[in-house]
Amino acid sequence: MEVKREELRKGPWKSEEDEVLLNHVKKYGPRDWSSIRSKGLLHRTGKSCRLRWVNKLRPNLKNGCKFTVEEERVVIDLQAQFGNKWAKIATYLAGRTDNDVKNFWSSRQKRLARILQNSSGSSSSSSSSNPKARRVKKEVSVFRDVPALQVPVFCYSMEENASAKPCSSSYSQLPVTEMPFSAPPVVVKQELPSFDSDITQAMPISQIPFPQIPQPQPDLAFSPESQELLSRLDDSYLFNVFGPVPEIGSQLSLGPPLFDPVSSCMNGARVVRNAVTPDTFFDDFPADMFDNIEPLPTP
DNA sequence: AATATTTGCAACCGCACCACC
DNA sequence: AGGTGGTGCGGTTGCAAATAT
Repeated sequence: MEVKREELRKGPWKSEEDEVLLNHVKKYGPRDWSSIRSKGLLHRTGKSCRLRWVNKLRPNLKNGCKFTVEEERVVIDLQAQFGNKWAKIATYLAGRTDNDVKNFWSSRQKRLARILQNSSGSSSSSSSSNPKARRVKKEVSVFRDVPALQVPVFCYSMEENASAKPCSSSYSQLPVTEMPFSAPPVVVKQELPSFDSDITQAMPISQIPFPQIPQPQPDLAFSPESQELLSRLDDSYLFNVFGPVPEIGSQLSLGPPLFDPVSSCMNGARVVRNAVTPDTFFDDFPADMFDNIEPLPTP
């Protein structure tokens, strides 16, 4: 029994279709996706229905909400740990899907690849001369080799009301899907002893101390250009993207408020890009500064 | 203001795994 | 044991919006 091709709908979902899908889930739960089509409710494949539910219709999704700095850091850290296990990484991020994480990471890869490409000799040919440049698969492997500095391991929560949620060490090993909260805090397994759970319980997320990036040491041998850039950079952003430089100095200081989860989550609206974010931060790096950073061993 | 380029998102595809018969 | 259908996952692509020139 083959369904005629023309009966299969593809492409963007209409609101009526969403409604049908939601009704199905209400009745039967998020399963039996194929029966939606076999019952003639929708002319979509079961896979398509499942995907739509998982990525858009599921409750508590952060749709249209840009990744916060905290989330970015979680992704960067977990990607270093797990590799491209987007579904696994997504379980640590409340309201994020594997697709979200994948898209986020992909964007970063491409941006960095472009930066590296631009600064590695071919200053004349930026991707602007090639509209399809981001489709080139070669770019994919580049970011993998970008050093993920050893992120200090500690426990944090990025839930909007983080101050009310204890972030005990017993939860720190669990992805959010396994936590006993209805709206579980996002927690990342980290291991820096100096950030114990008492700290996170006692103060809101914005006041959790972060390691200060130490002054560059002469023997790090950054290029003059890199050093100049580094000197301009706000330490907190360097940390937010890469984590602290390992082993150099142990001084801790109160960082600036990292993010405002409410105002940074502009539902449905594209975020103005000229704000200083880790995105723009990456754009400021010369490629050669990465040459001086020790990559992590692959997990 | 118009055009070109870049970006982010949504959705599709192919493959792998699992349960059931 | 092998076939089949359902589901999940990672990679890829198309497109509209945002941004740059």
